[in-house]
Amino acid sequence: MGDRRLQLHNTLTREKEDFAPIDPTNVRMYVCGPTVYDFAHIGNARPVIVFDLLFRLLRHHFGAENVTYVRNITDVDDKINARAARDHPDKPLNDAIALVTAKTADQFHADVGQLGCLEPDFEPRATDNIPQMIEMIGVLLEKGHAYEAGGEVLFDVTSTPKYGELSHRKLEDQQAGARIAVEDHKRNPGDFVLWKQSAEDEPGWPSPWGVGRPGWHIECSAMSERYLGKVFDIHGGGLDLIFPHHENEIAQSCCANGTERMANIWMHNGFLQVEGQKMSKSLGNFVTIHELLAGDTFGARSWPGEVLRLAMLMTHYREPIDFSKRKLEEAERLLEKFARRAGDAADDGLPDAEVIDALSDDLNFPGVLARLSALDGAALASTLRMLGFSAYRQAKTTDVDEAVIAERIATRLAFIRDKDWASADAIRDELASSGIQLKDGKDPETGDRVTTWEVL
RNA sequence: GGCCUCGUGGCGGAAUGGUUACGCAGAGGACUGCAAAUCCUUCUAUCCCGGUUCGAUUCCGGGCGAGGCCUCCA
Repeated sequence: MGDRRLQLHNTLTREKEDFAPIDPTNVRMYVCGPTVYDFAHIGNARPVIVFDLLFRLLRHHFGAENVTYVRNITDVDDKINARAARDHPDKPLNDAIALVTAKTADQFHADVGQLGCLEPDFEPRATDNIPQMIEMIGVLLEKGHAYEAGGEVLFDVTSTPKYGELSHRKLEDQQAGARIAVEDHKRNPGDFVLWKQSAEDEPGWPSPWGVGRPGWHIECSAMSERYLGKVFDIHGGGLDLIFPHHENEIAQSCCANGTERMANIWMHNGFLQVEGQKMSKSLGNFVTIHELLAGDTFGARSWPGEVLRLAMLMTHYREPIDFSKRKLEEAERLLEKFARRAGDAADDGLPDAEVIDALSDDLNFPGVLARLSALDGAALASTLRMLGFSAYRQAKTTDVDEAVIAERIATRLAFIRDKDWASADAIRDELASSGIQLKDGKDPETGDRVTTWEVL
């Protein structure tokens, strides 16, 4: 009870493993963050929320000051370049790119803040880590894991037997698939770009291999090493990143550093569907976090961030999730119930031990939900806060004039004393139409009617 | 074609070699002037076919079905 050891599912071994940090005074986690070329969609929100929950759990187990969480921002990417050229054709490319990435990153921060996510300790950007990438590429060339060809520096996937370890994929199998573009300058079809030269109209940085830009995979290898070291505890991201992105990160980092592992535990969240269908621009069901929070395109209304957070967590993180209006409504009802049960109880900083136990079992949030139903008062308030749901009640009770409501309630009680039911109900309806729900109770001592209210 | 997940009630989803959680929805009741909220009670499920076993939803094999990756998509 309360001392359950932390177990996490490791994609490397496909098993749930006991989690033992390399250094309990510095537990280190890296999660692949967004590529900032457009509004983040709800699929992007899932890993952010899932790993925020894990971050909170790690802080609980090891102490907030003993956990380091890094989530990068990818701001070097051809999609960004394309978007910059499209949106700001009159500006120099570098300025246009800066505008696109600044705007998108700001939006991302605003979005995930509303989802109840803590800020990572570090949020490195690719553009601030180019020298580290160049250095790592240099080492890979030196050690014979990379080669120059066709204006690019490429990683040789046959240079390490580790390649395929994470995705459980054999090089031969992939060639059988024959869906990888075969390019003449590659030694092997699976070789991937570490550095590519830039044309005049593309962003670039000087390097020993000409003015160019880094490949995507090397960005995470370089940034994770800079902030977390050559070997760290947990590396997370979406299921789709297992191959090739994470496989390639492992190849780069382990080959450059001469290490057996890059991270001890690799965790991946499942994908998300919208109303039973794959989310895609062509189906027209592509939903951004911003639209859900502030727009009315999904379910004809906007949704509080914590409703989105709970809806996302109701399904275990490794399972596919069907994001639907119905799920959001259920999450909202649950949050309202929790808010009522927690009442005005203060957070005593002591989350429920059984909830911690459930979370410690590979983030078993469904188990958490079952337990939450049995809690109330301070225990519930503290637990909700630990889970990232503290702001729900406050958010709902702003923008109402309590004095006016108190006056209306008093007037209604007077009508009730006179058994003027029609006038009393008129006041109740009037308040209801402005979003205030009255609830009649009874004073246990005197038996008098006591009316309370809440914001719908 | 290769690799990887997964099939539990109306829905979301646990757990287990032997009475199958919990929540939502539904039904009934208490409370109420009527509501709302709350509380109590309650119905419904382990994809199919074999095998192992005293006993399988759980273990094994096969089938069917769903999803993902193999393209710089979370």
